[in-house]
Amino acid sequence: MTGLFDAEPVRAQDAPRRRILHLDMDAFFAAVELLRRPELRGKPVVIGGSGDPTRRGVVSTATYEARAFGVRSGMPLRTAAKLCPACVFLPVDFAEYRRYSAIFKQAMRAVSPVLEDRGIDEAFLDITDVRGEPEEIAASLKERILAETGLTCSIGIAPNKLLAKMASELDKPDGLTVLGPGDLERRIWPLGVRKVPGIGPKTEARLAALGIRTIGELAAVPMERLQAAFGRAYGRFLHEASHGIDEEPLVTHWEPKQRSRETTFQEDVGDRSEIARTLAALAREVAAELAEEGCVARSVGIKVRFADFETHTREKKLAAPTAAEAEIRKAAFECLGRIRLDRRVRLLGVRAGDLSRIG
DNA sequence: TCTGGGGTCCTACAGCCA
DNA sequence: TCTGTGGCTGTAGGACCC
Repeated sequence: MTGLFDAEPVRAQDAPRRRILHLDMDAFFAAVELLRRPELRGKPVVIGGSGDPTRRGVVSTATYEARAFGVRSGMPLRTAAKLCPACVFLPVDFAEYRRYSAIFKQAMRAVSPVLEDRGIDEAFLDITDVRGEPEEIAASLKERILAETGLTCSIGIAPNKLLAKMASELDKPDGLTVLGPGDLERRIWPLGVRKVPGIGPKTEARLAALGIRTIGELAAVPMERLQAAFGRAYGRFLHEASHGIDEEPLVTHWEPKQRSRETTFQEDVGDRSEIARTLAALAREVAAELAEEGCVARSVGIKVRFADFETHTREKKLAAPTAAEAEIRKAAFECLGRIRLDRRVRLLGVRAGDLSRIG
C-alpha cells in the first residue's frame, strides 16, 4: 500500500492536463471603427497612422474588403492607397480600442481569474478548473462578448498556450477550435513553420534553406541539429514547439521593464538643431511617463535610423536610478554624441530601461 | 520607392576581474 | 610573474510580437 508521502514527485507528464483558452478579436481596430461608422460596412477600410495615406505610416488593420485588394498589415499607407484608391483611410484611435479591450477582458475574467493579457486584442485564460466542456465555455464567452461589444472573436483551446494560440488561428473569423489528442499530427504538422508563434520571416527563410517548410518536417529534425544551427535556447524552442510542448504558465502580472518614445520624421532630417530639439522633446515625454507611473530608470538609450534604414542604438548606464528629465536628456545627448551623423535621419527614439518602482 | 510605434527576449562580444 | 579560463557586466544589435 502506497501512502501519500511515498508518492513519487509529480513529473510534467503526470501533472493534471491543463486547459488553456486563447482569444483573439477579429480584425479588431477595423471592427471597432465599423461599430461607430456603420455606413462603412461592406466597404474597403484601412486603419493606420494618422489616417492620411500621403503621410508616412503603416496599415494596422484592414477590413476583409480592403484585403481583397492586397492590402496587408504592416504595409505602408502609400502602398495601400496605390493598391486600393477607393479605400477609406482612418486614423488609429487607441483610446477607443482600449475601452473595448477592457470590456472583453472583463468578460473573460468572469469565466476564470487566471488571465494573461497579451495586448489590446488578445488574451490567454486558464480554464483548467472551470466546470464544463471546453466548447460550451468558449461558446458562452463568445456570446457574452458579442452581446456586450457587438464584436466577434476567434477562440482556441488546447493543453498549453502555444497550441491554444495556434488553434485560435485555425478558424477565423468567429471561429472556435479545440485541440485534443492526435490533433498535433493531423492539424498542426501540415502547417508551414511560420504558423508557430516565435518563428518569423528570418527563421522561416533559414529553415527553408535547410529544406524545412512544415511544422511536421521541423519535428523530424533532431534537437541537437537545431541547436547547432540556431543556438541552444532557440534550437530547443524550435524542437519543443514543433512537438506541441510548452509548459509556460500564464503570466498574470508583470512590471514594466522599459519605456520609450520614438518618431519618424515626415521628411528625413539633416539639420542638427532639429535633431537636437526632437531628442529633447522625446526625453521629456519619456521622463513624464516615468513620473506618471512612479518609476525610475537605471539606463537611458537612443535609437537613430538613417534614411537608408540602417539603425543604430547607444545606451548608457546611469550612476543612480532617476526619472528626472534633465538627467535623461543629458544621457540621451551623450549617447547621440557617440553616433556619427553622416546621413539624413529618418527616425529618432529615446528609451529608459532597467526600470524599478519608487518606494 | 517603400518600410510605425511600443514592447520583450536572446545572442554576441568586449572589458574587467578572480 | 605570466597565461589561460571562465564568470559577470555593459553594450549593440537582431528577431519577434501586437
